[in-house]
Amino acid sequence: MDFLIQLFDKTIIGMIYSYFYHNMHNNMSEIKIICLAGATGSGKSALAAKLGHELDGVVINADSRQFYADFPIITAQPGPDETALCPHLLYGCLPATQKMSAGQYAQKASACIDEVLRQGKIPIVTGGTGLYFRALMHGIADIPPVPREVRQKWQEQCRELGSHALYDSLRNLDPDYAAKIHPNDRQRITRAMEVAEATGKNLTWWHQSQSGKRDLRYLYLGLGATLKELEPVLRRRIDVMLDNGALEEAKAALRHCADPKAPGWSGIGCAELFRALAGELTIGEAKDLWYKNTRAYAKRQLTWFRGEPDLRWIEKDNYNGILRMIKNLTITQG
RNA sequence: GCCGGGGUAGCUCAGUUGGUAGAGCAGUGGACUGAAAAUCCACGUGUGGGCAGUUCAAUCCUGUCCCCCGGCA
Repeated sequence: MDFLIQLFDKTIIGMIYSYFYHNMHNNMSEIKIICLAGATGSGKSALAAKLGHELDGVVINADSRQFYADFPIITAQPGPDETALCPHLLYGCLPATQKMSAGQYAQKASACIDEVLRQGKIPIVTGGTGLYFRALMHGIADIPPVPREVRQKWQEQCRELGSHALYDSLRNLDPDYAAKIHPNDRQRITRAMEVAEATGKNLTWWHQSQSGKRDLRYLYLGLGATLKELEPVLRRRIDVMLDNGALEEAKAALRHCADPKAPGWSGIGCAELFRALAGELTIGEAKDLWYKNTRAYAKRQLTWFRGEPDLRWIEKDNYNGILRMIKNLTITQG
């Protein structure tokens, strides 16, 4: 009996030891890139720029909206204060008519990371788009682009027949994926249908054959902030953005692209100001809606990041602690 | 003061030939594999303005009082 207990103990100790051993070797030492996530308004941009300055790093965008060139103010892209501190990549480089995607992002960001590492600097990937972080760090299925006609066809089908009808078809084509999503989820249902038609393989097949996973040694940090803390910040930020010319920015963007359905216009703040400019809402109503949507978005982000197993929460007030942790874990020679 | 409309969930409102009520939005939690600032899911006890009356039973009918909106004075 004693023998068995001893054996059991040894096994447990062995498991614990190997867990830490692997963690130390795979995640903790030789960290080469820093990922800084957090809800909108939590102060990522300022912190990232400061860290970039301190550590000789380069900030790389991980925010789907901050790609859009027409909306630097409304999407809270890093301003002169930040860009003066260190180089910033992948900000403000997309026209409102063009779409970004998680796969495209992973490729672009990956290329940027390689370049930054080649320069012997530290990539600091910063943003609020959880899916982009995941695509970058864990890879994403290597699905070829779906032709526009195919995509449009399924969107129309969904509109005409309803999502439930398409869901029934999907259950035949891809029962496993259908089981994971809801019959009301038009976006995921149409996506599954278009991929199946365009590639001849269903999404489950693609997800299982996932490639593009890189062996990135990353430190995944989440800037902690509760919704309660964020609320006043987000409320105030809207006024600050308007003072800084958000409305003029939207007007100017309208000259480049007047289609409210264009990818660039779907951002929070952009959509509300578009409706205000169209006379559909007063500025006051637009502001209220803008705030509501921003708050709801921050809440969704918190839900996402809370569920990320390898994310470590950090406190914004503890700058020196953050710096010390990063320096301990980072080998800078690239 | 008179006439009319109204007071129902945090907000906007629906409904009940009288059998104690439900949508949207908001809120909370959650999901998330190429639109992700997107898309979607789950969660609904509220002195039905107060009081009194009719009734087996009132949020609904009657009376009365209070409050809001519009019109007339």
